[in-house]
Amino acid sequence: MTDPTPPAPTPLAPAQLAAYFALTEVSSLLQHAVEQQLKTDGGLTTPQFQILARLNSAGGRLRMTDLADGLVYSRSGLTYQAAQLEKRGLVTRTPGADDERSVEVTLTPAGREVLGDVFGGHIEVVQRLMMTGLADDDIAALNDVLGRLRDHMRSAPPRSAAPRAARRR
Amino acid sequence: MTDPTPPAPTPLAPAQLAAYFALTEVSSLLQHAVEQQLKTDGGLTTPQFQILARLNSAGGRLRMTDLADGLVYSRSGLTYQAAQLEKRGLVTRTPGADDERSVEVTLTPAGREVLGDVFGGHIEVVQRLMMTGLADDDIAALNDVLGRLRDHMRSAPPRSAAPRAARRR
DNA sequence: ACCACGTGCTTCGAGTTCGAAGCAAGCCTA
DNA sequence: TAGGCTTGCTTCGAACTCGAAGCACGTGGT
Repeated sequence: MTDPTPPAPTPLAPAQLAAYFALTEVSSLLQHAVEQQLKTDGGLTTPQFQILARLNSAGGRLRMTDLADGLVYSRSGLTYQAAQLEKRGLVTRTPGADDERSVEVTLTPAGREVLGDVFGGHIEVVQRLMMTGLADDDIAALNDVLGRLRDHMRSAPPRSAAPRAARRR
Repeated sequence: MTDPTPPAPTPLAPAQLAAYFALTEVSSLLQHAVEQQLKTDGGLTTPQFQILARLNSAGGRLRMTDLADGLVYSRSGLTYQAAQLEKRGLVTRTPGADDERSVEVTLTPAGREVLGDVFGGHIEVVQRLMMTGLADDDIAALNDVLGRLRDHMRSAPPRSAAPRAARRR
């Protein structure tokens, strides 16, 4: 079972490593700060905020399945968080009208209000933590590079891209 | 005690928002890919890998406190993960030589080995997902902007600018 | 109409996370 | 040397996460 091709050298220049680490640290600091803000301003966790925000931009009502799309969450986690939000009265869960199996999650007025309370602080945190450290040029540079990088990553094959699975015959 | 200054409008220009979202998405894609790789190549979680990597680059031994610096992790979480790593024999924990309160975490040969197994794949993932999408200029730009941003964030006051509690002397 | 399969969501158990409280060793001041 | 404060780490309880298994409704083939 010795693999004939050694595990690929891939040097990664120091500058590349530094860029990678800087990216990692910056985003984790930012994420942490945002999490903090959500909690103190609205008693929300990140997933809860995401659920509310997604509901809001979808007009206030979505089925669980549709809610799950675009959220980076497991199904069971979504169920759990939806239950939490329902307990707090920020959403309601009702059986789907057309399909008895499905559950429709609806944003309540209270939910909208909390979301409103939180949004301002959210922006403020990003502003203070990120934007005050950057000039307009920097923002432009980030948009340019990260924008391209995002597109690149989205289209990248997921690791062992099974390049030979369908070649037989 | 009503605060006389309203919560500052701070609009966040579209370009700023775009930069924020791009940063968020890029790092979350990268993080996800790396997490996957760590798990399949070495059975490590991200925090565990961070601990091992940090130990390694510090010569193989660090006190818990020093280990905590630079890790975006709670103290108790660090204790927990250190215990996990010790169970697997990848590190040892011994009372500090000079200070009885402290605990020195030491990378074992087995730990180094696992780290070695994982590092190649780790670099490979970063290389493939991130670096192939960027020119040298881009790397330089990222280093410049993100480097400054990191420094800025590190020194930013934690929201309700509480002026340092512990002042020597 | 039947019945096997698919779909939508929830429940369950195990593992991980955090903050607060706890404990023990060092440090300061008198 | 005593007293109280600080520091370094762990323990504890509660909350959150995931994947697997479970339940109930829907759908399609016969």
